Amino acid sequence: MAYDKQKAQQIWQVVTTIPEGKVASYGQIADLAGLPGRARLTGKVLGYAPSALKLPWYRVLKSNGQLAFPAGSPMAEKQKGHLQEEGVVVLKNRVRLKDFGWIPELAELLSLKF
DNA sequence: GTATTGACAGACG
DNA sequence: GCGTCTGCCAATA
Repeated sequence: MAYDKQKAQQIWQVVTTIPEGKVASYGQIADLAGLPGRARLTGKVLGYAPSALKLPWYRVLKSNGQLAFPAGSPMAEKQKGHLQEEGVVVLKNRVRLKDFGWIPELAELLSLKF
């Protein structure tokens, strides 16, 4: 394909690293995946991600903590459901990053083999 | 090879 | 907190 499959898998790896009850932004994922400034690529790659990977894409939000999908959309509702199921409070298609924002720890970074 | 689009981010008001 | 504009970069047409 036209995109680097290695990077894509790296992104998926990072997303998988997000702990339960926490959320991360696309930019954050892209940065940890070694793709600084390529937040949009993260979104595309997540779109390619097969459901077989059990990828917690619903833990990935915009930089301001808002869901990437419009409120009322099937995907948004599903995402909201999953988050609430894990203890993350979602109001008005938005999450309190102050409380649920994921702060990458050293252990997390090490698991990415940097 | 050029133009348009996008599961975004940051700055402004 | 919210809408708008600009910047970035890759995928698609």
